Amino acid sequence: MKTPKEIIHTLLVQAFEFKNREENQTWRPENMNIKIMPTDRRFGDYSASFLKGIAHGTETEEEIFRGFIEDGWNKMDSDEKKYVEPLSAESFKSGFINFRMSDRFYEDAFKESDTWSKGNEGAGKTVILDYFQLNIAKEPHVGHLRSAVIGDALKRVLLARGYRTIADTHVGDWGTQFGILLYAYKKAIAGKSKKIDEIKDNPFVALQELYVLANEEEDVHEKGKAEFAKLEQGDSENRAIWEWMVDISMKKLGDNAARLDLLPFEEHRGESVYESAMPPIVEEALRTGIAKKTDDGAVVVDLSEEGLDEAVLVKSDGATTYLLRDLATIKYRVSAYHFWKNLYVVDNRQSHHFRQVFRVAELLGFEGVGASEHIEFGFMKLPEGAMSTRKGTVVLLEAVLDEAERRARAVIQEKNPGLHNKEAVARSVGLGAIKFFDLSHNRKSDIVFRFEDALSFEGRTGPYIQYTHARLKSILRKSTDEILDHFSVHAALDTKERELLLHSVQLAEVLQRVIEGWFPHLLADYLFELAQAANEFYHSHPILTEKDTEKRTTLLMIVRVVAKTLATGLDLLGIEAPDEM
RNA sequence: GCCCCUGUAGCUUAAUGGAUAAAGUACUGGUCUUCGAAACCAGCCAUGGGGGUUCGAUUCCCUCCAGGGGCACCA
Repeated sequence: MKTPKEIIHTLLVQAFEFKNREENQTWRPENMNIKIMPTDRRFGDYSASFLKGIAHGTETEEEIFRGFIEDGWNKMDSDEKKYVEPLSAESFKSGFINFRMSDRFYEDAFKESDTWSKGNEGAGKTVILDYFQLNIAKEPHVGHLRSAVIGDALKRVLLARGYRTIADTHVGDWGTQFGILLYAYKKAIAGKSKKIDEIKDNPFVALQELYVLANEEEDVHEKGKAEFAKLEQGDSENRAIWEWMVDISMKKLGDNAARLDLLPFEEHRGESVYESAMPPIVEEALRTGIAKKTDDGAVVVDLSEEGLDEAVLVKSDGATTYLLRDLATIKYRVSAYHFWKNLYVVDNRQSHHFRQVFRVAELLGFEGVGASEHIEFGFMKLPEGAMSTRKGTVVLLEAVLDEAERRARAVIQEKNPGLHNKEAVARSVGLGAIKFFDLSHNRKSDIVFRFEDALSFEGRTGPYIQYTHARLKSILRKSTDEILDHFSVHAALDTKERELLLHSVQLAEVLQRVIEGWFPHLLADYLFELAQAANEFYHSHPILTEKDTEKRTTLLMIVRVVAKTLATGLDLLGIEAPDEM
């Protein structure tokens, strides 16, 4: 089923063409920037303002509008006219043509109860999504949440619209930072300050401790670089330690992804897998003169004239950089997937890095560079400032999830102690609160993480939407009426009812907008507003006690459609919608 | 110094170049013998300053101010 916007657009173009034919005019609809928008409900459902400002000669805008509707739209023959009607000529004076969707439209749109969010504009297009990138030997903290939930929500929305998606964690398992960790680990073992078993019992805490300790040494950077260079050259001791660290880290990543209920990743290609792909890129860059070798042996691309400074591909000690690994990654992805888009869901502190990567890739003539994009987001900070591993001011992701569940459990105990599957619901609601909190913010702004905001269950929150859904499901459960699968309108609709149907049907349009700008918060916003409208609706409309059978049937159908929309929308954000809570 | 992002109600946020800028929270009142009060209703409060483009600017451009981030042979 087409969206209202698509239907109105088609009809407008047809009306233009009809009027052109009838009156030998030469207006060209494709040049008129036809823009159709949902509008304030006092005007109608949708408005179009594309004719604004075209008054010329003796005709006023109002006359042109009137002529367009009366001589074009009204006289032409089109099957889709049954779905939408232009509203009274009053609106022409204000410069808009307003439209209202018909009951027939809703009946056809909701005919198949779960397909109206689905689309196929993504058919044949592959999108690579790079998110939830963790670093080796570090536990995920709340800062990692944003990348995970934004990436996961985008993946879900893309799938709903027919795209093929490849999710990759692109694990940070290579680089100097890792060398520092190796240095710290080996020093502790050699100096007997820690035993191997002691480290292995609680590896993340122990490694963190050693890492912080090592960073107090002045020349730790040099030592780390040396250890990393050894690793890169295949030193067997370093290799073995590295493999162990990668192993426990991947397991930790899997645990966290499972707890966050993320869709499965197609790939976990760590940066280390690009080892052999890097030398040819360096050779090519040097051969073509794009990169230069400095006196001390480093390989750099000078982008300073473009305000992007120097991009280092190889360091003077021969070790590769993150930037070079990202170049190799793009190359791999192009050849493996011929992607339509290659998206990096990474915080905005790395925008300079990605600008360098994309620019160098462009200079090297890589394919698919224009389709690579940094989906940047503001980073999460605590009320007292940025989180820092070194300062120990880090809130671990698992701790937040635990706390969320604990709070949800307490609320259930207070409000619905008889609930049968309390644990599962506490998990859904706690996770729903956190995810929604994150996803409801425009990804570009920074987020201040406060437990009382992030784990709130009241107002503009995930649990509010889940609660609304549960209430609607509860009404459906209690109804003794038989509700037909086929959505149909049996009784005249009032304003509130119409508004709910319109709101529900707009899910598809919202998903398209989410993809246009890579903005999942638009979906979060949309769901909250729909839940709000649904709450007002069932508070003001007695449904089960409605005497008129036809009316009651219609109300129940609306309830079912809205409940389904809420559940579908939440699912696309990666949030569960329990039937009871 | 150069580059990027962000400035909207006390606080946290929304708004696709469109009509009277939308919510939540906080605060003040009201609604549970009526489909579940994690709810609903009412009240209160806002586009950082100045220019420009446009029929129309929170949105685009310029400038100033404020905040954050980056400008590592870290990732």
